[in-house]
Amino acid sequence: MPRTGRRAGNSDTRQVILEAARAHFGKVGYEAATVRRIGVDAGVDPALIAHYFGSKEGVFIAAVEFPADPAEFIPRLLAPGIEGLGERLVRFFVETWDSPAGSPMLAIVRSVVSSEAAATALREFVTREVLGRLAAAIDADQPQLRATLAASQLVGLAMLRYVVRVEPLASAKAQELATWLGPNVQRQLTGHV
Amino acid sequence: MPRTGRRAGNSDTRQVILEAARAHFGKVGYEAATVRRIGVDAGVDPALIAHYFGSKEGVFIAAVEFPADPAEFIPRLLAPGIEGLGERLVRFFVETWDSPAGSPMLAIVRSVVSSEAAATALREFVTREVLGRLAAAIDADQPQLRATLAASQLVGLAMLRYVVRVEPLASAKAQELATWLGPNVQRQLTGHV
DNA sequence: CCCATAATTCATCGCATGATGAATTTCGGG
DNA sequence: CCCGAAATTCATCATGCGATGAATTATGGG
Repeated sequence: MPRTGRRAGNSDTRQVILEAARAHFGKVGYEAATVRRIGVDAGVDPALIAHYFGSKEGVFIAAVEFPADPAEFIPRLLAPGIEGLGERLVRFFVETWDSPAGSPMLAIVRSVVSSEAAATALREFVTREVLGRLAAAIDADQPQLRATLAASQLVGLAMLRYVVRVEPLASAKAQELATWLGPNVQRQLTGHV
Repeated sequence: MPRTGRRAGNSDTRQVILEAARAHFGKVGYEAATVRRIGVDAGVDPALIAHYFGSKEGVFIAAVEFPADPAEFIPRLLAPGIEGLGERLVRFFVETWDSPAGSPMLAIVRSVVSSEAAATALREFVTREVLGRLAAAIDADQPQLRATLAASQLVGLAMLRYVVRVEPLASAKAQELATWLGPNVQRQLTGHV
């Protein structure tokens, strides 16, 4: 049995690498992640990663594409009207993180925190694509500040639930969190000062 | 002028190293930080850091001691009574981050996100020393969950204001943030479901 | 004023990393 | 059924890392 050369049968190696990369970047962030470790996890020689994606940065970008399209989900969440928006936002946020899409999001968060460049990129994307759309729908004073404050509640939730994993938050059901936090987010978006 | 050997006069090198270390760990987190870079920032040979602190981990621990004592500040914030607690919490939190104590806290956050071990250590410390004390003072159902949810709002604020630096949050005044977020934190701690 | 000790730098080690290029094997269209 | 292209591994390079130990210089108590 040869140790080198192309393997028998067609393989989904590219996909396997991407999954291992997402998991690894999601565990330790961009800086601390190593191409070699991703290779081991994927059961593949590290050089193959360079072959497919060119570089560590290449595989990172391929692995952590933003897993949800704000141009789609923001209008969808706004559609039923302003009332109940807070609760819908929280539930959608938690359900997305709990889904397979949570893996690239963890990777993004971990990398943003350890890299100024990643932080700038994410800040510009989220400000424009998410917060801008949300603020435009707010019928109250200081919509930009309101949208950002609402976002801060969601970000904090993600940090404690998925990064630090503090109980009882980490084990709470999505609907339970939506019930507790929804009114707060709602108040931030539409309440009086 | 000699390039080697002890410098003339007594020096505060140890302190200079600690400040450079706090700043550097606060910029990039534990994993991505390098002893060499801290040495350059402190105007000192990297070997001197090993001499004083033994290892990279040693200088990290020395640099990022938790900069506020929960056994002191929690009772102090609770003292005036439950009403207004939310606002006092937010203002104290923001003022602490805005003070020199914010530097080690940034270092802690950045490192927690890139290291499972750091996350576990912080989780246990905060759960016991901060959330435990807070939950004990809450006169409502599910105090532990309430304390954690309130904390999530503060953590999210820190992330967006100090790590990602998204406007207009990053430039808002402490009192303004306390006014906006205080009632939410209060509701989390004492409100009805 | 001497000398043990502390402060500081330098040279260097071993290791892990990201990347590259050559070698080997299989696939699939003509 | 053959041969170019794709897939995969291996050997290797340069770099930057944390750490160590020896060398050098100043300090301060006796």
